Amino acid sequence: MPDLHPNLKLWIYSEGDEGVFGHGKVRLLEEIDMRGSLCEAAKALSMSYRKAWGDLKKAEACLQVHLIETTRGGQGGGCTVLTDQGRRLVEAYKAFDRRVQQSMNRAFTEFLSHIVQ
Amino acid sequence: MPDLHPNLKLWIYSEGDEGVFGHGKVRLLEEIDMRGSLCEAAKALSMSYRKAWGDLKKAEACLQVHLIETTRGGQGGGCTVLTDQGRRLVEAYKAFDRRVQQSMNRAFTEFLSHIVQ
DNA sequence: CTTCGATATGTTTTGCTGAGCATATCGCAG
DNA sequence: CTGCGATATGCTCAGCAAAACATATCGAAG
Repeated sequence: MPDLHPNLKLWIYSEGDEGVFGHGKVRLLEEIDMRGSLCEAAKALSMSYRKAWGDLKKAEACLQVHLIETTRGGQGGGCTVLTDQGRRLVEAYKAFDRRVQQSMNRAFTEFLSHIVQ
Repeated sequence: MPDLHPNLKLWIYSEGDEGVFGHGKVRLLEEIDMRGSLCEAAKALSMSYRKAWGDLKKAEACLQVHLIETTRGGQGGGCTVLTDQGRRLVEAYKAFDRRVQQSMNRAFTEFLSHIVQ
């Protein structure tokens, strides 16, 4: 038996599955917070600006929360920053994810002990 | 803020991500155990026989374990049954999944308490 | 030795998601 | 008032995974 690894994908949704909030959105929001630019954030995650922007739109519509605040034109062409709400959501999600991740690891060693012949 | 729900997808893999073992395979194996037929199991889960068979093949290759034992021809055309190893894996996985699911629910109420205003 | 129902597998079609392309808009700096 | 860089958004294209289709094979039973 080869060495096995557990894995999980976590997300949060509301009604009809549209505009899910999960690891991808959190990574994106973190990058935005770090760089102050959606364009730069998308580049950093090597995803298209088009998709990054669309994802955020859907997430905001789904959660009915303003995650980001954008400015067009001006010095540097514009910028995007996180709202307080957005920042709080990111932190809360990361803690949530960390907890579930840990419990998965514990449960997995349990799992392994049950399947060895 | 609309009412939110957490969700997770759990799986187990080995080397290079190929032939993952997760909820889908477990459901399939359960149906096989219940019905003694891959054909019937696939039908019950309304998936194509082609895919069901391919999934099991990949899972077995990945885990390097015989999950099923098949017979061709004979009365009824043939049959498929679980091996003991397969049955043990199903049980262990279900317990694993149940634990992680529960911990996710707990962590989620924690999450919600952090994001209210 | 033919029939039947299930296993076994290759091939083709399709449907969805993200990538890529094309523009439009905005507003400060020069 | 023009140029620049970022936001905003529609439209087409490509790639991949599942569905659908098409056969081949097997062996007990009749």
